[in-house]
Amino acid sequence: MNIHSLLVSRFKQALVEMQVSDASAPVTRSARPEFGDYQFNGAMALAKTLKQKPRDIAQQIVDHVKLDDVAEKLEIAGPGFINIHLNDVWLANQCELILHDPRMGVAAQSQQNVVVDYSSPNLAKEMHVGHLRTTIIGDAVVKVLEFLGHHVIRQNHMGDWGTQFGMLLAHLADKLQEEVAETALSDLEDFYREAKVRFDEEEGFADRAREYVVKLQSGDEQCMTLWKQFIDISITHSEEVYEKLNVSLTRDDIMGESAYNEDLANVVSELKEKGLAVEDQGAQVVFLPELADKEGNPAVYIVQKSGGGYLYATTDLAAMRYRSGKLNADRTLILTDARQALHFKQTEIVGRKAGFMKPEQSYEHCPFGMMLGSDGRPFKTRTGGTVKLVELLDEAVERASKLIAERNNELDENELNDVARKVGIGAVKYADLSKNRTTDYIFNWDTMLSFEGNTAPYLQYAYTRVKSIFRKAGIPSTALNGEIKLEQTQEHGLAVLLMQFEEVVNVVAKEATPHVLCTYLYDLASAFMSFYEACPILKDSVDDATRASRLALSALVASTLQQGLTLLGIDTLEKM
RNA sequence: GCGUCCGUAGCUCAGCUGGAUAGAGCAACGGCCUUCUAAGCCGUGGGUCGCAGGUUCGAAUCCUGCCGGACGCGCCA
Repeated sequence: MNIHSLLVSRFKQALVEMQVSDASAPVTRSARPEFGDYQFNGAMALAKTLKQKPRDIAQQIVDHVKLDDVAEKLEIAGPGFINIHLNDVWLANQCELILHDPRMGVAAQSQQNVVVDYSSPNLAKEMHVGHLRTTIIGDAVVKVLEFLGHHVIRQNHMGDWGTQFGMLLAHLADKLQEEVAETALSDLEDFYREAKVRFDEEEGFADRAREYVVKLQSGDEQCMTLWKQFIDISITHSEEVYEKLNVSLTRDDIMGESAYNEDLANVVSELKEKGLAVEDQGAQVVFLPELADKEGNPAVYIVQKSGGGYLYATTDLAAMRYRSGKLNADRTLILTDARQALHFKQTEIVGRKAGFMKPEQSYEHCPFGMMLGSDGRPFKTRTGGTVKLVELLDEAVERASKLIAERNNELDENELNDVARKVGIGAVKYADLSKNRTTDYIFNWDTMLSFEGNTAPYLQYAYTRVKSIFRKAGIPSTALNGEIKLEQTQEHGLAVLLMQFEEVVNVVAKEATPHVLCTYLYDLASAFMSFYEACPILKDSVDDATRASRLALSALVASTLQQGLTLLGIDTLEKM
């Protein structure tokens, strides 16, 4: 049940009856409890067109709108707000309806093919903290879309091609004289650094590196074997991170830059045929008058270098065409940092002009800011390097483990390790997921690894509290058939929140903003904590009907938290 | 120079398709564990929403101009 949609449609109906059907029906959640659960704010705007006092209009709307089943009372307040107090019996019934529904009452949507391009690490290097956003947000968006019934195609657009590989393969060829590839490539950062030093300083090495680039692009067999070894080992490193992160990407989702290599010449020749690409200063470029500056100089989009080489623009156009045609994507979501915003805007313009995607297919770049240090400058470790993702995750688990040990819990060692992993990884993921700033964000070990307040452990803790109640009660939550009654304000608040899960999930799917779900789950967990303090459940003084009702509410909280956390890629636990 | 994004409490961030007294967490201070897990709950203090105009019954939210920051703008990705 989507309360918001229900209210909007009821108000629209009332407006039709009043013959102002062209008016919108602005319904929002109320900011304060005394203003009810929702409010209708349309009366003031109608005052001018109807030439009546807003409070009079509000009164007419209240007279016309049919909400007897849903609302306890409607109040006109202030200049003409209509405050809607939802009916506790109706709310309770709605909760009962979804008590045993694994989907929490969320309706499946008309299925779309959605391509989500995310993670996309550069295989020349190790994954670092900067890859967290695209990987984590992308995976959450993917899970939300799938939950809503869409057909999601993950695309890991890995950086597995380009001139840098010449240098790396030349270095690898030398290293293989003495050791196996796995050993040589055990630390990609070190390997890259070594190769770079040789490239800059060693006589003749740079030339060999360039030769390797040519050989790689011409498909030279030996060179391809080296490349495949490198790529394979690097992918294994990424998979190690994905596994620790509990990210759903697999080898089958990899569609690296190299996969489009053979199509690049076609892309350019088609652009030329269509009169879009023209030669300029030896390169093939597309001029974009729609992005011209004030003097009327069009923006320039290079699709082929003067030397004949291709660029990421060419690759992205090939990818666009593949996704539109072969994958039949209704939507394409691309999660990269905000610096690439112009590039993707241009790519869309060029691709649409070239007919590389159908007009009804969407192309959505979902940008996010870069990570900065506490000094506001690009993030680095004390020694000037980047923080490897694996190290961050290991530290998170270690810190969680220490915290749990301090609490002197009766968990055995296996349980402790499991809890430490879920809490530590959850905290790191949540710290990133809960922010949606398109601006840069500050990386901080302590906030990233915090276990207090608005964090994943708080949500996990709320979940374990419910689980603990059911353990003590000695009944499984699936055995509940009790009626729900809402008497305390905490119970009412909880019920309203529980009914809002659907609208929240829909926003996340539409906007690719998992932080909206984080905020919701935090509100839900907070409301549960207040309920937990105020409304005893298992105490002897509580009568059976109240106990059954509160158990049912608690069970709904648990399943909503679990479903929500699962969508975010965060594990729940029975005890912590 | 042009363009994009941004500026909200000491810190980190919500809120932005205009709505009532701008919210959280952390930090600070004060309460609450013989009673369902204190990773918690309840409370206090803390704000010219960068500045100035404009539109509006109503602006953190929309528009314009400044100030400040990040990023991008033809052969890296």
